[in-house]
Order: sequence, then structure tokens, then C-alpha cells
Amino acid sequence: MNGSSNGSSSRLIQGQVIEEMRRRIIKGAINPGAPLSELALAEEFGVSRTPVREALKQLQTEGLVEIRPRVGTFVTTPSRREITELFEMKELLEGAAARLLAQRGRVPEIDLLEENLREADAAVARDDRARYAQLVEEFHDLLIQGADNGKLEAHYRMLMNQLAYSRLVNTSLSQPGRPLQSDREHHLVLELVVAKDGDSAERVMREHVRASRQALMAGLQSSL
Amino acid sequence: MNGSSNGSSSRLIQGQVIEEMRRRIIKGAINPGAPLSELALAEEFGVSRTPVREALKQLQTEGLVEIRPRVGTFVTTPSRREITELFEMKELLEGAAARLLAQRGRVPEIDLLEENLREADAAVARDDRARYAQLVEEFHDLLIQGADNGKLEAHYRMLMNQLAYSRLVNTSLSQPGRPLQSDREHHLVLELVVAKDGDSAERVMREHVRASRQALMAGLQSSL
DNA sequence: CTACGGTTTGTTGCATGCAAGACCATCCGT
DNA sequence: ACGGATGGTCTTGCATGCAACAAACCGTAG
Repeated sequence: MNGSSNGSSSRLIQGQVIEEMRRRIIKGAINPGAPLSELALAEEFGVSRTPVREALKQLQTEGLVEIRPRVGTFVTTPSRREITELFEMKELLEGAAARLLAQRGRVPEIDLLEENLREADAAVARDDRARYAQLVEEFHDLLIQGADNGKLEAHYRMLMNQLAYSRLVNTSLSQPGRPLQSDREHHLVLELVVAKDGDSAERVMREHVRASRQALMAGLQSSL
Repeated sequence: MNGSSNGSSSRLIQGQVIEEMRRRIIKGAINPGAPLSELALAEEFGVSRTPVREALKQLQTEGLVEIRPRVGTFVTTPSRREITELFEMKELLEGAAARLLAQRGRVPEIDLLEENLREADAAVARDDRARYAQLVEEFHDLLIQGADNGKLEAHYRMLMNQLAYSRLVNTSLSQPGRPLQSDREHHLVLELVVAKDGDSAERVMREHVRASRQALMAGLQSSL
């Protein structure tokens, strides 16, 4: 398994459909709850229903769509409770990743993380929120990769996909002062990782995720 | 999602195939690495290739089989490294579950866990390893359910399926003295949970999983 | 206006046929 | 005997047709 995607998928047309549909759902190009007709998708992609059907089946197992037998297929919308659960998992996995990374010592990912923070500092300084959002995602990705645990990474990607996190990051960072605080928290985590203090790194990382979640929830409240 | 199974699957024949195949793989009724022919399975179940095919696709996403395009479908065999990774995740999730359960206070699952330990004590006392193995699985299941986090439970079940844990438990418990120690560790965890000491409960639970893993690895070594 | 029945439409579930690729054994040439 | 080409056979991937079911829609009776 490579994360949540189908390994050598590019050659198989069902693989292409999977990647495209996943991209659309995660980016929010399709409204949550919207129906996905096999036939319509098949025609749009210029293929038969079969590969589309198999793609949707996989996306269902990944938790991105829901197939109601003989009714239709719909983009899933996480309930408030599920969002809370997903963040609990995010906190768990990223905290563990920080600890594992700290235990590994100085691996290439550390350098990439330091470089990431240098860029992030600059982005925050010039108030470039879009760029900073990208860097935040990269930071978390590097942390997970640095943990060097394929299963952890796979489950993490699945979670983030269900959250459609790429969209949420922006909401979270739109809270005043959040980017600066977020950047500081990243610095602290990386310091503890470099110092090989796994326990503290995990604790601080979890606090960071909690803070990020609260900023997000606040942002969601105000946007509704 | 209800764990890793397909919700209302009983009526759809692909759902029946999924459940049956998953059961076989987890129970070890099929040798790891063995090829699974769509046609053969279809004939055995008395259906066409289509539902079998869709079932295998889902099992692939769950990590139980591997579909090599135009070659065949095979039962996956976790590598040594993957087993280590899976146990790292198990430790993580069960530790978190212990902490979450402790935070929830006295919920029904606590009573069930205490009842479970009473039976487990008896099973250990009369050296009934088979019964104790069942109770161990039930203990961990109750812990996860008690955490009251659906996502955590879903990911946990997926992990356990990949490990084919029901088989491994026996190997682990075949180590001399392991059942008694395991039982004691369970008691300690539950005490801390009841005392609402989440941090300690998580720590001890993780130590318990590590110990269980070491017993398993020792058992695997000697059996090879 | 409301409640109920029948129909119509849309959806997915399953069966089947064909095609493309991978693998293997065999045969031929050296 | 050995190496390479070649054919055959097995596998899955995809296209298509039909059937079963669900939901909406409309007309009708009360």
C-alpha cells in the first residue's frame, strides 16, 4: 500500500478515475452530499460504468463516498462528531510521529523541516497566508514521513482525506494571530525533536494539533 | 463505516463474499501468498465474477489481498517490518483508547471489562489457554469500544485484520508465564482507568502491548 | 387540501462476452 | 545441452445488457 492510493494506477483506467475523483472530493470541487452517478461519470471520462464503479467502491472503503444500494452514490460529509473524532486521531498520529522522528536522530527529513520553517517564517513575516498554508501542510507531511512508519502514514493520509484537510487549513489560519502562533509551535516541536526529547515533542505536538483544531472550529463558527 | 466491514452487506451478495473471504483470510484458512482466482471463487459461491471482483477490490483497500493487474490476486503476507509497524500502531491506538476510556468515567464498558477480568483470572488459574485467548481479544475490543471514538475503532479493526491477530494471540500466549503476566497487566490498566488516571493508563497500556509483542516475537522465533 | 395508488424514471447490482497482457511450456536452432 | 522464440493458457480489465429495487411524480378519490 502506498498511502491511500492504488499503487500502479496510472495505466489502469480505474486508477485514473480513482485519483481524479479523490482529487475532486478533497479539493471540494464536488459539494458534499452531491450525488455521483456512475453513468454520468462514465460518460464524462469516456469509459464504461465498470471502472467507474470499481473506483467508487474503493473511495467508499476510504470513506470518501457512500454507496446506498440501488439509490445512488454520494460524497460523504463528516458530521460534527466525526470531525472531532478525526482530529482526535490526527492529534494521536502526529504526536506519535513527532516522538518517532525524535527517536530516529538526524535524518534527512529534519533538514527539510528546518528549511520548511525558514520559508514559513518568511511567509508569516510578509503575511502570505496562502503560501504559509502550503508550508503547514508540508510541515505535517514531512513529520509523518520522518516517522518512517508506512502504516502510520497510510492511516494518516486516509484521515486527512476524510477531513478534506487542505480546505480546512485555510479556515484555521484565517483566525487572527493564528499563523504566527502556529509557526512558533512548529519551531518548538522541531527543537524538541532535534533535542531527541521524544516525550516532550509528542506532548507539544499534540497541544499544537489541539490549538489548530480550536482555531478551525472558531473559524467555522464565524463563517456560518 | 462500521469498523472495516460493509454496513448493510448481508443482502448484497458482494457483501456476503467480502465477509466470507475476510473471515477466511483472518482465520488463516487460506495460506498467505496463495492465489485467489476470481473465476474459481465465483464458481464456488455460485455467482458471477462481478461481485467477487468487487469484494476483492475492497479487501485490497483493507490491505488483506493484493491485486496484481492481469496476473492474479493474492493473500497479502505482512513483512517483518510491516508487523513491527502494525504493532507500533496497535500500541498507539490501544494506549490512546485507555486514556480516552479513563477520561469518560464510569461507562458500561468498565463493568464489562471487570467481568472480563474475573473470567480471565479463572481461566488463567485453571490454565485454560484457549479461553484466555478469547478473553484477551475481548478485553482489547472492550477497551477500544469504550474509547467511544468510531474512527479509532475503524482503524484499529483494519490493523488487527492485517495482522490476522486472532491467530497471533495464541502464539504470544504460548510463552511460559505470559498468560499470568498478561492478566496482571490487564488488571493494572483497568485499575488506572477506574482511577481516571489517563496518562498512566496510556503508558501502562503501551508497555503491555510492547510486552505482548515481545512475547509474540519470541514465540515466532521458536516456532521457525 | 390531503392522503393514497399506480406509474414512470433513475439508480445500482449482477451476469456475460470479449480483449489485452503475463506467464509458462514447448519447440527449434545453435 | 543450452538459449531464444513462439504458441497456448491463464489471469484480470473493460464493455455491455438486463433485472431489481427505490424514489419521485402524477392523478385520483375522499
